[in-house]
Amino acid sequence: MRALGDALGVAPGAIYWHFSSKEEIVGAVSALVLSDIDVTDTRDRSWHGELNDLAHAMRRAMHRHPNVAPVFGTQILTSIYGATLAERIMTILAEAGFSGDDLVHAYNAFTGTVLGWVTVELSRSPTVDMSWRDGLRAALDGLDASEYPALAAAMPHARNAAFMLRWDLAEINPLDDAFSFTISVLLDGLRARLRQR
Amino acid sequence: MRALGDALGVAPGAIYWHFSSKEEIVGAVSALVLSDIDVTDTRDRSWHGELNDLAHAMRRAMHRHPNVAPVFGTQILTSIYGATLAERIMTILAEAGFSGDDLVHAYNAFTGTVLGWVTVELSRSPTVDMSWRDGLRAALDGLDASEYPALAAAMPHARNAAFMLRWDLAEINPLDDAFSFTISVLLDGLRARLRQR
DNA sequence: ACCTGAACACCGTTCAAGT
DNA sequence: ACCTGAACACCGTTCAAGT
Repeated sequence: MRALGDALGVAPGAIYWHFSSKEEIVGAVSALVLSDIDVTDTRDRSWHGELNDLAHAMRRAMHRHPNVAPVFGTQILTSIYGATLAERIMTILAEAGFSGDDLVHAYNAFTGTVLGWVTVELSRSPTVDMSWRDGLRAALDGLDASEYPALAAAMPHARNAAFMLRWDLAEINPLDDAFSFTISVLLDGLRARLRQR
Repeated sequence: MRALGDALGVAPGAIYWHFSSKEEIVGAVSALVLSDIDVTDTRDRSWHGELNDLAHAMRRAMHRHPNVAPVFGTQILTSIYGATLAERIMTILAEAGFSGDDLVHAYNAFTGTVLGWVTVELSRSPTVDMSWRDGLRAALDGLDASEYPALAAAMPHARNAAFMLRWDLAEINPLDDAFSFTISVLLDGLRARLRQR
């Protein structure tokens, strides 16, 4: 609040004439971030192709504003932009063939996975907090290969696919591949669910 | 810190003789929560059956301690308990047939989805924050069916499957079904990925 | 209508001083 | 070795008073 006041050349208390709480401001910022997601209708694409694009667009928006990312999910239906996004996702899933409870389940699976996965990803961002690195590196170095054989065997492959393991090797957007894999697996699962109906 | 000091019958500053920061305490608590997850080896089960049990066990642990849930992912490899869990997941996936980069990808997809989904779920828990409810209800009530037809059509089915929609109708553990669906879809996706190798 | 100035209650953290 | 007491810098927020 004080920093925001400074940036506006105004006393901290002055902000409370325009907004009633910090939470309200974060909500407003969140709506702005939501509005930054491209939800354009491209009906020539497959439904999983569209959802894939949407997932990546959501992730990009969250990466652009890592600080509001944690409240992203809470705010998704409280603004026109969020409702537009939700409507688009729901439409795509309905046209794909989902209906009834499964439609809502699919919606929740998609949004929950995208928002949640990226939230976890950003919560360990080096720009947010550097201190976990040393702790993790120490933990990995002290890891006994005879006691944790599967982890030890997986380590060499954790270079470009780092998440819970070895982020130290990838600096900028290190988790692009990991996210792409996750979304693609999720969409495969949804497709399988659609076939068995 | 002051509340913790009170609970221990001690001055706030006294805590800093035992821990160097609040963050360290949260990390220690996180390790305790991790230790509460059952990682027992049951080789008679299928790999997806085991991962499904593990996912639900992780979720239960997070629900038991909603306040440390957000740092859960960051702490997973910094304690023996976390490393044991990671080792177990990695072993199951390796035995299922994953190897190389895909093994790490699958690990990241699983842990990221479970931790992330539940983090989002808990971030909107009524016990944590009541205020979003009114805002959401107002947003839903003001939602024009002609402008958001897909959302409006899905609403009736959002009773027992509430997530981004209408939590107001389900109070205790309202998202059990939604989580089960998500994990089942994720595991279906991993199975499909395994077949096409 | 919009802002200032000053305060309030509350944080995590430090540190000399005690025992 | 372990704790107290008191302080420090910093939060979000309130509100009479100004213009």
